[in-house]
Amino acid sequence: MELTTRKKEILKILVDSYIATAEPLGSKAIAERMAEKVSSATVRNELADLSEMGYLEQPHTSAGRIPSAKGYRLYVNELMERKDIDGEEADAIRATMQRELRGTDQLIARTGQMVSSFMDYPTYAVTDHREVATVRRFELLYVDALSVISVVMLSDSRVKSTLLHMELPLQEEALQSVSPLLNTHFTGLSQQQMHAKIMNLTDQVAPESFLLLNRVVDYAADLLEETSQKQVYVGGASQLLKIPEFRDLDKAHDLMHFMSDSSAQLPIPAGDAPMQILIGPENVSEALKESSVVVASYDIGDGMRGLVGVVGPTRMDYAAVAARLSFFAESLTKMFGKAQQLPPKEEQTP
Amino acid sequence: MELTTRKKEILKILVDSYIATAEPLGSKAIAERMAEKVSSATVRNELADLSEMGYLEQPHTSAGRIPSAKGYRLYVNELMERKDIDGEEADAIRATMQRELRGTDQLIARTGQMVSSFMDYPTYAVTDHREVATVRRFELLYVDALSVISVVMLSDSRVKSTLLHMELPLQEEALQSVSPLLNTHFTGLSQQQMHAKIMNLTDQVAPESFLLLNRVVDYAADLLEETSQKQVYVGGASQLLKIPEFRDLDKAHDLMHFMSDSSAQLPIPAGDAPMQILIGPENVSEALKESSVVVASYDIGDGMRGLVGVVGPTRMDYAAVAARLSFFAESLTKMFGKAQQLPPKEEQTP
DNA sequence: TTTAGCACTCTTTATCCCCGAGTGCTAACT
DNA sequence: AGTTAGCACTCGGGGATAAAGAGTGCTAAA
Repeated sequence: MELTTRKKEILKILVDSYIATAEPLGSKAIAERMAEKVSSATVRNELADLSEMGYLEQPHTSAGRIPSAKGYRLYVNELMERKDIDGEEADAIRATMQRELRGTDQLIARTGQMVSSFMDYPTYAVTDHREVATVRRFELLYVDALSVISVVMLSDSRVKSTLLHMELPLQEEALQSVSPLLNTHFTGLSQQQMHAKIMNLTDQVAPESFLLLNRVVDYAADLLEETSQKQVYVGGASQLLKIPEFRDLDKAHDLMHFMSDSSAQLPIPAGDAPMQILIGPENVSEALKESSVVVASYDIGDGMRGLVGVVGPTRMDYAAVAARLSFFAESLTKMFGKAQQLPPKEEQTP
Repeated sequence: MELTTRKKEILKILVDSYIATAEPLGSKAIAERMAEKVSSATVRNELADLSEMGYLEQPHTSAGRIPSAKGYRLYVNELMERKDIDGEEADAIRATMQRELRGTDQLIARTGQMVSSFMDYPTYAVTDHREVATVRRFELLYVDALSVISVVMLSDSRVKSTLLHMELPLQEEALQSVSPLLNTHFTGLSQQQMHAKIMNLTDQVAPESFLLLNRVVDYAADLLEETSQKQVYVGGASQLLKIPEFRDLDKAHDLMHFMSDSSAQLPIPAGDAPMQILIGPENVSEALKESSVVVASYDIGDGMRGLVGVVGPTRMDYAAVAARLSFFAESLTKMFGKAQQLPPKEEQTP
């Protein structure tokens, strides 16, 4: 059977309405909203066709139709009017970004929180490491005989540091000997390699230096471990409860639980796509089969990208969510680019 | 009217049962569970007295009684059997702690997550800074002409660092001049003081050095700002939906929203109390008036304490929650103590 | 002071029934 | 061949009514 323009028009009207109201729409109401004047009977025939083709579903015999996942997919791909975020909101978002994203730490959490505050749906933010980080450089700073500051610069340009406490007192000079050792033997290695290597050095170093060495390497290894796990932020979960689809407590609970406890399985855009929309059963995770996800990626620099996603009912307002999300992603890329690039080149993504 | 032993016994039976089942208990059922054999009519008389004294409430005329906030308070203070966490669970918790709490970063989030996984209720974790942090020491490390690592040690012994990008190229020697400047003029200051001071130095330093100086001070000021805000972790919110009291979507939504968005107002124990229980209307925040909170504090060292709290219905199992929470708090104090204390003194809180 | 008895209250649950929205089909119309 | 009008049918929602059950409060007797 063929998908005529009129069928598409009907589908669009139906999806638009269902997105707005969460109520099935009857043939009569559809007929009234159509450009060309037709009777409800005609619409009924078309609806029957659309159902047969799998674009629509019926909750029960005597209710109106609602879109199926396949219907939403068509809507998203072809029918939906691509919205742009309105100027006022864009300004508000930019302002918040300037204000919130200044610091250095917990960028993911703060990004997520901010995105969440601009969305009517639950939101998540994660990092996606394309390559495994290694240590690029070690530095040690003397504090007192029992404490040393260890500074570690990672291959992705992040710098981490901590205060280490020693059990045995150390000469300040010991640092001078341990530091080169670290930089020659322990840069560019994976966790496992680091742990393996330190075994070999046991007898080649003075005991109190070895202790320090060990401490620093442990710290660095922990860092790599920590870094390789993706950070996740989930926010706005309470919004779920305002959505009619999740009036069912069990559904709401399952989804919330999934988002906070299995957050590692939240979708990330395939390949390098800047944005992806996953509708209902297109999701891999069982818990998301009745929900949709819109997720966008932005560039953090240094081979890392960040992801922000929105979870909602299949009925969610894809156009609006996608518009906001891509605005966020673009702004974030711009912002991180600006902050981290050395030459002050403005507007790299105009 | 007097609060006889029998009245207390009845109250205890009632609260115990109500905590377990969330169902009001009738006079007949209570009579059956009492040590001394009495008739339901007697119990009814006692119940009437307890109601009059304000320890009980009646949802409606012909339902059983349920405890009032005052009733729970009496129960918590006098009647409740102080439980101890059982050995098996203690082992499980200790094991998880060893495993989860090794890293260095995001300790609060990880602590919260861990506590949450052992509780059947929503959980929060926050830091409580008793004093405002200042910078104790600055260090600069040369990377290349346009990048410098800035290391900042704070008065609470935390060490933070970042990579700074310069707009103007720098000699490695410039670091030698800026570093002492930082350490003499900018240690021990508040944010505002730092910003004020840098104004005064504008003309006293070479321009490219001033740029660096400015960058480092900005970074440090941001750090202080960041540090002074309390970090908050909220977890296990989805558990709320499994609790009969929160079957009401609006109630659940309000509480969840409060926990994640107004988390700064979550209770912390008054003074130095190691643990506090707040029952229903005893809570300051409006959103918590129908819930109870159990919160415990632990010592992180360096003038900071951490807090972990549990939010539940007024009907929550205070004995079990309190037992677990104080076990957590004690273990955490021990753990942070052990990790940070210089001499290997074991068991400082036996 | 305790207990048995009893009327009364109020919620919960089930059942029935009606209403309306919406469909699917047929037959007529263009 | 596509469109329309007409009509019987289906199904869920909402309201009313009724019966059941749990628990109380009060009275009067032990």
